[in-house]
Amino acid sequence: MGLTKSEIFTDEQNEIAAIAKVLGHPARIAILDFIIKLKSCVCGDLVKDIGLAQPTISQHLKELKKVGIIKGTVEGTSVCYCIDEENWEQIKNRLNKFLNKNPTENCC
Amino acid sequence: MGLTKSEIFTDEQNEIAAIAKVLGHPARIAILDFIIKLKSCVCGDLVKDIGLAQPTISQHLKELKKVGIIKGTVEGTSVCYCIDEENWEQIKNRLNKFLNKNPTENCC
DNA sequence: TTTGTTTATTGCAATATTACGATTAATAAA
DNA sequence: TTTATTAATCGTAATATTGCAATAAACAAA
Repeated sequence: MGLTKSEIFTDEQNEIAAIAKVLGHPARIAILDFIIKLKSCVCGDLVKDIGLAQPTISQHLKELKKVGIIKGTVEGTSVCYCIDEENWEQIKNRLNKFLNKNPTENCC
Repeated sequence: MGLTKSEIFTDEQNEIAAIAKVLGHPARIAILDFIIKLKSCVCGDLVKDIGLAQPTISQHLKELKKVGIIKGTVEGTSVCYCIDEENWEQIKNRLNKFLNKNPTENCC
């Protein structure tokens, strides 16, 4: 049915999955790589750097913004995107909390 | 077109996205939570614990296995699933390497 | 062998995602 | 105001994902 049954999972499970889902596309990883590498925000250079059409990049930026990883500031006709440091820190903590839930023993 | 253009991204970007994508569904997070919590492997108890049909759970297990997070051992008629410690460690390192790529400054 | 138990696979319907052309919106510059 | 530039939105086609009923496969036990 293509419809995830979110209601049967905990909030935490849904939230972690939502974050991971957004990171689950190479274009969005590439966008983050680019923004982080330049240590400053980037506008439409992403379109040139990554080989995807402008509407596609814009769509990916929207998803990254939706979960709070990045934020955009309008500067004239262009928009400056950069990591939303505060949220990004929280998101990383959340992910790390999950990643560190290690089993101490294993049976197989 | 629904088709990700993997060829325009680096191997690392594709790999990180592939891992994140698998973690991008609450059912798979719930499965991992369950397996980790019991500190041992689990067989079909997942179907009872999580409210999804057996074929659906089986499908999610398959995906987790595909990226190497878990492994399954046949035990009679049932299958014992548990974290593939070695791979899981590598996957976590890969994710952490990405998560730690922080910008030192920000412009907006 | 037959029966029961457990898991995997197949097939399918419903929905989601990805990508992009065309267009719109917003602003800057002439 | 007109024109150029940049980014967002709309609409749509192609493909992927999710979920499950039905079935098959694999094995244990009777």
